[in-house]
Amino acid sequence: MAIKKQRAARRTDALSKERIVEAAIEILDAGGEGALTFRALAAHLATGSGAIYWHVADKDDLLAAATDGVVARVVTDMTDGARPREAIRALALGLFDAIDAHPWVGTQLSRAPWLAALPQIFEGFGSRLEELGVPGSAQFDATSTLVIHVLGVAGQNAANARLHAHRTDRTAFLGSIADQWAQLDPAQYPFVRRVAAQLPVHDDREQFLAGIDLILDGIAALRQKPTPRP
Amino acid sequence: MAIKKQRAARRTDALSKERIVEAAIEILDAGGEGALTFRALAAHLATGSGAIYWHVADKDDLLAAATDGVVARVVTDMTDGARPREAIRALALGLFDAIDAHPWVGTQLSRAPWLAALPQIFEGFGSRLEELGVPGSAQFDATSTLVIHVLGVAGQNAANARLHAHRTDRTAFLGSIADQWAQLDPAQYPFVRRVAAQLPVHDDREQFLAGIDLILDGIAALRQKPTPRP
DNA sequence: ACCTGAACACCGTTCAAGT
DNA sequence: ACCTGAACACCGTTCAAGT
Repeated sequence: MAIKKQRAARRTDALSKERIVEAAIEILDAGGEGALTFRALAAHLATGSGAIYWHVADKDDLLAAATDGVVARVVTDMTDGARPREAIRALALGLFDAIDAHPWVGTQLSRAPWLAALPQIFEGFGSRLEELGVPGSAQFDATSTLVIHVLGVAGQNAANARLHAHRTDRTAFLGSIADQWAQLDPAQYPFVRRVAAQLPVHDDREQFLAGIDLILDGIAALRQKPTPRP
Repeated sequence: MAIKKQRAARRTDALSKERIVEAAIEILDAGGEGALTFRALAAHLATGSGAIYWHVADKDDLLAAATDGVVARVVTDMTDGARPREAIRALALGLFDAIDAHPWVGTQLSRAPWLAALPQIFEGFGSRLEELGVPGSAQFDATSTLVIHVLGVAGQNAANARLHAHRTDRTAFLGSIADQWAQLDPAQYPFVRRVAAQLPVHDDREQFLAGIDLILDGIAALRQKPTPRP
């Protein structure tokens, strides 16, 4: 008997960039960065891989749109009205938590600098520094230091998530690195050896926040001496 | 006439991980991250792509080794004996300059956290904080904040370098982003609009150092209040 | 032990052909 | 205008076969 090759039935709901990005986020959350391929995305959307290119320029465009979506949600959800220092800490923690929940966002933020998401983050930090009384000449550098801290931690966390994908539990994994650090040459690495024990037990989120506080303290010190060090 | 397929002559000098990494660095410096393929590397070394796998586990292993090589050179070259704050600034700048010269190192550092290079960087910053009189309980967080700043800027610079690969000159490129920022909604983005003008003219290296100074100032403030904020 | 290079399994992206 | 899916040009990685 003859087997007729059936063409796949055309979907009734039209494709759109919005639906494509939504599906991409689902795939990224479920399977990590490696799971997002145009073939997987096309299958998920019951279409051909070429159809996606009608709505999206390329993979970078797709990842940028997905990242912007997640970041926009965090920034928009920020409750206004808190005192500036608290608002800055809350925004930083909101971004940290979003990146923790979607590690692929961390990868994107740390490797795509001029993302549409960036002005939102910049504004969130910068406008609060203004309220804190940071002199105008120092605002750009101070804001960028806060942003860099968020993006830097984002990249490291995403990389850690990639390593953890293979089921190793976090404490055991950090423990094995701590062991390596503890075995380094005492003459060359006294500090690293001393700090190794803290590695498996430290809290990433608290350490991230400690960094934000350190930077904010440095910014506070700035108000006393308007002239930068030579 | 019959054309005999000549097998490529076997090289006289043996392959080694060292020679492979050296060649990889040459290719990365010359052509950027996209230029390093096992085929290109095999051609450069006049061998088969499979031969490389005898000495190197996979591409990640290769990139890690290349990155460690560059970082080790910076850390080793650091002149000792300067006052701790100056030593920290010098190490930070040394790393910045190395990443600036080899943007692919920035990509690696920002996406591969537990690189062999990391203990060297940690030790460089951490041991100096000890000399600065930072209390032991705060040393881990303070060191990691400095390291994150270096890695964060590394990632952003590498990403910028990827965008610049296509010949656009830096000021023009940043100018076009500044234009976009300047056109954002004044009600939602007052700070970003104000800061846009500084974007094309600012110096990345100085801004990086301003961030290091901010963190160091925050660390200095730490000595006065040993108990962390609740 | 080390090297060769074809083969495999996968990508992102393009494009003629369909509706 | 939008979609289909095969085809193209690449990858990293493996492996039988050579020396």
